[in-house]
Amino acid sequence: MEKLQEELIREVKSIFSGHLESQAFRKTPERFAILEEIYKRSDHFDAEALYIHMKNQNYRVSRATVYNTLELLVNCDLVKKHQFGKNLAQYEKSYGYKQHDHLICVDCGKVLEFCDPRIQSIKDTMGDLLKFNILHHSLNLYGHCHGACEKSKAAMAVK
Amino acid sequence: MEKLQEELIREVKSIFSGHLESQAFRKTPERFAILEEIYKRSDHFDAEALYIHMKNQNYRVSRATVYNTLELLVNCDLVKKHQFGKNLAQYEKSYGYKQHDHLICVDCGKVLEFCDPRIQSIKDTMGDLLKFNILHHSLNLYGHCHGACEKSKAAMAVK
DNA sequence: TTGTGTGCAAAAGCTTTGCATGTTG
DNA sequence: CAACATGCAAAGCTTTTGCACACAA
Repeated sequence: MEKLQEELIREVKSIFSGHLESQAFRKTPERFAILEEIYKRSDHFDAEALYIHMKNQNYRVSRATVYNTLELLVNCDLVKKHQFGKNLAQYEKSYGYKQHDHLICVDCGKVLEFCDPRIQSIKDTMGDLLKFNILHHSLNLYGHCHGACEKSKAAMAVK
Repeated sequence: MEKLQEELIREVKSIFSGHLESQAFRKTPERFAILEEIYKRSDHFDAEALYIHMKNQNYRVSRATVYNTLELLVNCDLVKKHQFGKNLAQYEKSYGYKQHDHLICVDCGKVLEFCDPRIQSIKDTMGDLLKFNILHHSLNLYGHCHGACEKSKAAMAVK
């Protein structure tokens, strides 16, 4: 597990490095540190949480750099950005993970992931039909997690 | 057309009225005025645009009331709230329209609507599989509108 | 050395809240 | 008349920007 994570981190750093080079962007230690922390972290996080996390690790970074780097990482597909219905962007690492969508509990905010091939067919059909060159999509399902959290228990009971 | 719109507005006001009553919320003129303006307007708008629109019609309303009323209308399914990738909630009237999803041009922000029955199957399958009681969903496809706008023309040319 | 990237703090943009006043039930 | 809704302005929160300094190329 340790080994695999280290290798993954080396791999994404090399991809990021190539991307920065190709765009003539500079390879700063902050950018690589942020990438590394993201790939050490668990699935979903927001910009502020990442900033606090970096601070706690005693990195000297600013919010500006966190936001700037997140945008670079989104652009080279190493990180995905989501909006789960609130006015707060959520991010997740995306390299090495297969495409997936999200199921969000409206009661406790828990996020589950799922894959369904039918979404690809929808994209193909609609891109074709409406003459769009589709780049990406976002599919979120919202509901109660079947009594797994307190609020959902209450909601299901009312039903 | 005129007739139909008037009838629609009467209908949604009656639904809203019933909803307010059932929750013991007050029937204020502001709430109905906001509902009416929304149903007279075109498809997608944000809270600020609606506020400005109300002001221009010489209504005396505040942003607080606009936001408050929008939330009430979302709760009784007369209005839908969307986040098209930016940190700005977009709203649209939803009564009498069949369920649809959105295709957004990443270049010009244009929004098209589409329907696809496969999304319902995905919801059914996943709700079942992951033990979620699914209430609603949001599916957005992002891409270039095939050269219909200036920026998309450029993007397609590069390709 | 040169100009891009950074940290810091202030500003901006959307949304919510507090308070005094007005109005519904 | 009592409680809730409103208007207004201020505060809150996430994200962006301006500026002087640092550092990658």
